[in-house]
Amino acid sequence: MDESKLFNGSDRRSNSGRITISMLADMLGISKGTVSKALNGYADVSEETKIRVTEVAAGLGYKPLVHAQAIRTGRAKSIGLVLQSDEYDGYGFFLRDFLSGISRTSSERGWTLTVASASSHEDFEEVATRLVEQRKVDGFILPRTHLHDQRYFLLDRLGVHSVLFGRIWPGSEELDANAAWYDIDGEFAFADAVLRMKNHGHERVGFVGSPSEYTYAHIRKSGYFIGLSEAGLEVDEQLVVTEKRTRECGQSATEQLLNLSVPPTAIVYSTDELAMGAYPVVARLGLTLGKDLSISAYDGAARGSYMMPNLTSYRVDMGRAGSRLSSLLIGRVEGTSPSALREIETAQYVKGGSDGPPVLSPRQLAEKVSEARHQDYNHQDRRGETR
Amino acid sequence: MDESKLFNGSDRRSNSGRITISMLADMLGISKGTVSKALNGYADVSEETKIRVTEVAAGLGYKPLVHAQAIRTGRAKSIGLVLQSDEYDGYGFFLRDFLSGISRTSSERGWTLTVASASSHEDFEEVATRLVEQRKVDGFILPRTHLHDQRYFLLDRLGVHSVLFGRIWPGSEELDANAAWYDIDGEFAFADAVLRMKNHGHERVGFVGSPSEYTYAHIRKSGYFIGLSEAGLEVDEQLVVTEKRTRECGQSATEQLLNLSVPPTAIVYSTDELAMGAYPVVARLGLTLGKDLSISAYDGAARGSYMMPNLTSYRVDMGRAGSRLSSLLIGRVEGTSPSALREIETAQYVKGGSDGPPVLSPRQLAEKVSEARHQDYNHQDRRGETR
DNA sequence: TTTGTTGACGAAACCGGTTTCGTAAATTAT
DNA sequence: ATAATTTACGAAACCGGTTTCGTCAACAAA
Repeated sequence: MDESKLFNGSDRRSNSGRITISMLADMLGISKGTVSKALNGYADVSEETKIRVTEVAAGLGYKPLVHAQAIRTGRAKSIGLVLQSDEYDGYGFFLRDFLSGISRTSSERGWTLTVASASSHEDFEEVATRLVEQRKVDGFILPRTHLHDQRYFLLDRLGVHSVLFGRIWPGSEELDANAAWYDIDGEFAFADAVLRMKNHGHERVGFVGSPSEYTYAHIRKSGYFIGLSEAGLEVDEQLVVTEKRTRECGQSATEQLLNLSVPPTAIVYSTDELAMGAYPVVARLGLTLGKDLSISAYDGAARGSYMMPNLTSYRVDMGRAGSRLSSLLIGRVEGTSPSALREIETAQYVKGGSDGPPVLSPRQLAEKVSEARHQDYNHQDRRGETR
Repeated sequence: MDESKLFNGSDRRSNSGRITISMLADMLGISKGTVSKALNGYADVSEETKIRVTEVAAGLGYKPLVHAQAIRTGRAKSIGLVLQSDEYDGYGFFLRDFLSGISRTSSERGWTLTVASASSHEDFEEVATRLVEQRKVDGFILPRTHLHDQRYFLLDRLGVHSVLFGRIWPGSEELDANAAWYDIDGEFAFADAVLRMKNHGHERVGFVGSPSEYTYAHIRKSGYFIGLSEAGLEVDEQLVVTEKRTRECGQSATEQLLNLSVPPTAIVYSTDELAMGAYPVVARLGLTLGKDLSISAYDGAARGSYMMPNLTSYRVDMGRAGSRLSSLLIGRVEGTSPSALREIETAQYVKGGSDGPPVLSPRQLAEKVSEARHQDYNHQDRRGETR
């Protein structure tokens, strides 16, 4: 009514310019309780007032103070992420993308990303407990799902939600029923990888896998077997090496496979990191990737982009993953049923030069390898690079 | 007095077990105002009560709710870190260490780390403003100081503190007087690097530098010149290439230097990333690192550990850096004068195999290079590896 | 003894919101 | 027309803390 009220609404002391709900109420000439209700969509506010309040609030750029709300609602509107420094750093260069993805979408919804760090599982428990008890966080994103992920249960006991990066492995009814997760379809990707090798003409395709504590290791391995069967190739346990983690592991696994009496002419690696171990081995043996030996991997090419030749891989968009995970978690906190909070996306195939039709049969490859092994030095011809 | 009070102190509704200051006050039989004052060290509380309150609080595990305090004090006890996704990712694998360092020390002091992300400088402004206006953050850690860092001034206008990772470059009086920072002594490291090359016997030492927008680029370059003068080597502008950022840049810079009529027999790179560009160049030219050409760099060896030979570098402890930066920022927020909040530490020299006494004179090197260039292919001998 | 001072605490306001509850007016049912 | 519901809002309590202010007792000074 009284227009003048709009411009001297409050006689409070300087609040560093911020406009509070009381000021807003004064200006609108209604009580702050009603303003709050209007803004939060309560039923006992008329449509008309709701609109008026919303408009004026927007016009003045009013934003409620989250921690002031939190004290009553118990919601800090914050996503927790605990980096575990005892685990092998599987993210590497992608961590920034992942974090960006999380903070982007969460900030769009008015949420924040709180990052903590733990040095062991016990430490995780301590850190998470502290964050929850201090109400600093409403839920956690749990990167890299384990086979029986203790973190989920711990957080559940603490009464806080979580969402897993990496689907759960069927078996635990509780997780089956209650866990929310996001995953990239590793199974499909690995089946696809094997099929592509088969289409190149490879008959023996090896697999180097990750430690079985992670669900993704099982999923990728399972995809490998599916691929074999779809390709009509027979399973040979000799061709499967698992429990590998680092580049160095990838190196020894590659050597192991190439030393077989009938080696694979193609190898599919569970991670780019593992596949990077193949490069020095191949170089030392005087083999050419994409010809004598074909390899492909999984994670995203960026990290291997400087390798010669480029590694064929299935790119995972970590930004997207972070973004979706936050969405799911926020949904979970806001009450959506967990069964509706499960997403799978496919990884993007990125062709590099590390695979192609085989130029040698397995036996010929074996011969070439043992020949190189019996020399004290390698003689290596490089063709003119196609700069 | 009344012991029984200690065990039924409150008739409040279940607060999910958390003990509040009112409960504490009830149990102690004093007012909650006094409890608060006791805990916060006010003068008008007797020493005796202070002790009693502190003990009981500790015994019951009482921790104030930070956001409940924040609403009155305006302190969220949170450190802000904005990841800029438009900038080249100079952290890579070290980001996790950096974040861990920050979150570790800040959590020891009851603080939290809030991570956000921006895609441009304008976006940084928006993101930071939002965080400040919503009082989600009391200050920022600003990674990689620019020459005239706009971020500092922006945050200053917003009335929020910041601490720079990377010392400021003398010139702006305001920054000189008011900025707090942490830095690693790149000047010393680069002078040292040049001296080591000289001690190997090198007479021509090149330098490949980072984009001059960053202060560290100037500092490292300056260290290079100091090293030259301490080593008694003359400055040759031809040996200095700057404004380089990525591995590919390092590659072209290396080629440029090796193509000089009198090339350097040693090159010092501003970053490991740049130095990695030397490997393919050297391989293509049939040169051996540590013999035909010596190189060293700066950042930390982990990232280059799989290179052959290992890269000699100056390791920066990013965990330590994050830790110190949080300490400085918290100090700043709590009122310490900025001039007392400046720290420099030295980087740790890590010897790899990429440098050593020269086997060729500059002229001989030039000859070898041009020879290799005029062949359409390279013939490369590898000695038996010392596995 | 009277009058300041000081020390130590409680009451109550406050921070910026949310939520319960009561109630007058408007609407609907009887 | 009256009674019973709704509708729409205000008052006030509340969340968990901090901080101001008033006051009473003990002590020192006059």
